[in-house]
Amino acid sequence: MNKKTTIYDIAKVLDITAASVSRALNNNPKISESTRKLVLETAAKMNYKQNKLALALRSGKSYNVGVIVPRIDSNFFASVIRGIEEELYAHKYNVIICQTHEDEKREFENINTLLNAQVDGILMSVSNFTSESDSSENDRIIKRVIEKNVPLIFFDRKKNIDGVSSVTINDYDVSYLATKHLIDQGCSRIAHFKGNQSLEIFANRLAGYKQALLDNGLAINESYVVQTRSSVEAGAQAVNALMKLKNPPDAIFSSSDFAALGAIQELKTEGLRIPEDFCVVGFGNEPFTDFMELPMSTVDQVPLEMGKMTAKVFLEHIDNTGNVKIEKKVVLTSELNIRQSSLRSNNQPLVEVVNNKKGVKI
Amino acid sequence: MNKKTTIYDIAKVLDITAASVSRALNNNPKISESTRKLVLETAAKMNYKQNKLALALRSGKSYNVGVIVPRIDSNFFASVIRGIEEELYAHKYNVIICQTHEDEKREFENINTLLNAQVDGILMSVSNFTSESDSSENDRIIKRVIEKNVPLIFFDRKKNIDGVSSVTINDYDVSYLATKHLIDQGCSRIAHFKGNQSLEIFANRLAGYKQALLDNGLAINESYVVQTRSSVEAGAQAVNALMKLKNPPDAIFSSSDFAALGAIQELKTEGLRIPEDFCVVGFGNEPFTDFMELPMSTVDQVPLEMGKMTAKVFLEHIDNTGNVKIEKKVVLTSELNIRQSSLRSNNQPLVEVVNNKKGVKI
DNA sequence: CTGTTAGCGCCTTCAT
DNA sequence: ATGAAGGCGCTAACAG
Repeated sequence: MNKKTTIYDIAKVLDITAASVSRALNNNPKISESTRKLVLETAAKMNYKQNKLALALRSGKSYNVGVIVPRIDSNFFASVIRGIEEELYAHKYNVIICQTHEDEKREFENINTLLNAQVDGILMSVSNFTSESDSSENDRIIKRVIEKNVPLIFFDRKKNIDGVSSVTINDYDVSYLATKHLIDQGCSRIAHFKGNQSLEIFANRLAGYKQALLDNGLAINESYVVQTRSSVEAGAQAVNALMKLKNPPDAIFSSSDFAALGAIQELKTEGLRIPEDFCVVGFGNEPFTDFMELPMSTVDQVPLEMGKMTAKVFLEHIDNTGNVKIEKKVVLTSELNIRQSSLRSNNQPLVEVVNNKKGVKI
Repeated sequence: MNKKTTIYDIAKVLDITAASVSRALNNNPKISESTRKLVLETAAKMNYKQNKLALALRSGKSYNVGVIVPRIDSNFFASVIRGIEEELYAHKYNVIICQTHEDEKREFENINTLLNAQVDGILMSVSNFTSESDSSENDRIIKRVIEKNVPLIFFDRKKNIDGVSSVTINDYDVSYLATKHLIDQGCSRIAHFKGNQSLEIFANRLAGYKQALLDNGLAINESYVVQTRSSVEAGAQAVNALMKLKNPPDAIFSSSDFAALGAIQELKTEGLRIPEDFCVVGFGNEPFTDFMELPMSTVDQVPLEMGKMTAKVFLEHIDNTGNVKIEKKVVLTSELNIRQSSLRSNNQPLVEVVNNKKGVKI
């Protein structure tokens, strides 16, 4: 009753051998119809369930895929995971989720845990450490993953490592577009909340921002570029410092919705009017951005698509039985959703206003 | 290089037996200091990682815990999972996540998958099917889980099954309070979006709502009670039907933030002013509720606490080596956050206004 | 068609 | 303190 039934239990009851039971259960042609039926029936009767652990040990395939994200309770990552899970579900893979809390040590531990758990692949979004220096240890373990031939796919926050596939969005282009949009609104002192520059996506966002300034005759003011974590508090703090400059900015292009929200909240307490006095564009299209008192312009990172694509790339790696190394760099097209936080009524936007309902995940 | 190193590989190198390697690795006292050191060193050198699969097969403990939720991309469930993961992390458990999409069949399949994966426990929130009839099959498999002695803990959306522990909030009390609050605002025709009544939490919310009406001299109008799914569309549809009644309601207490949002959006397009003409209280404290153009009153279900508590209860079950059956029913205290969608300025609220910043998970 | 054997990687008696 | 052996549950190769 308590103990789980194995194929041996079934074999004993039917007075056959476990191998035959296994064959019957796995639609192996080398078995008679009669015994197959018998086995199937008694298996059902005895409530038999295949032990995937034993199967995994034998085959070397656990049918578990590890997903490492900084946090799960952000709409972006939750949606990516949802996409991953949905795509993998059809292929009988389970998803094991690990959070790093943007902590380097946790990231390291998570990778180890997943390797120990014999996952068939690791899909990860790298953590945004504040310090950019001592990530050498994590780089080392990532290389180990590759050496072990465990498929590793980065999504969104990728590292640029040879032989590793990734799925990202067109960060540079959309950042260029967002900055251009702010310029079109009449902003000329545009600040940028940047992320960890060792992560390509944040470097690309910064680059797109800078190029847009240059292309439109605006000088790059390095004191307008502040590194912030993806949190409300960090955003509030950062904008606070910016507004104390002799020549404070009149707009922010933030690489995080959370930081942008913090900035907006802080600016309001300082009595600034948005978008009249100050424009803000965020990044991520978190649901709250569309329902805020003042809906926030932001970049939709198409997380569901990203998740599904990441899963697909993983499956390609798995199916790649040949000796050909595949390295796929997928770049998805994101969408700039312009809302009130950066839309001045007296200025006709040059960029088309996107009425984003479809992008909102609720 | 490619192949994973096992204890046999280490044994071969050191010209000892695998048993000794195992002993050394597991701090077994029956081994000399010298060989232990030697093993540890070469293990590190050879980049040995314990195969948890083999361990799990042997010990019968996978150190994986299955979590079944309707969806992951809702702040509530994501936060609960975060709580679960954080608590379990310290105890070396991994979390396998499954989504049901509120689909009965998926729920059934998920349970099976998790059992096959030999999880050490299942933490689940039952799906809110529209039909309440044919859930017999799922009830059957749930009983199977119990028979197999796999700890099963319900959180939030529980079923009332003997011997199964659960973690919920005080749904009845907070629903009573929310309805009372609407009455205090001058609403007298209060509608209710109810969920699947076979789930206790939704039954409790309905019961609390009804009792509050009765206690305040208001009749229960069954046409004001509508069953809705937890989606924006369902809420819009439901309120639409309600407003076509001869005597339409002047308030809604919704058991879902999403449905409440849909209702508000729909009411606005119909030209109704909120809260002047119509008051709304939701349930869930999704982040968007606080940042909406019109912040929505809602119930905070303390998801992080709920997740941690669920994990703790699971651990208690695991640690319960004795033969005593434990059945724990934890009821957490939730918070009613009153915001503008139900606060009429000309009415002094009898319920204290909660300025909810802390409850917001972003 | 069915039975026998072996092994996935690990740990744990039982000997020595 | 160490070695030998067996088994967790399953399947694939080899016999018959």
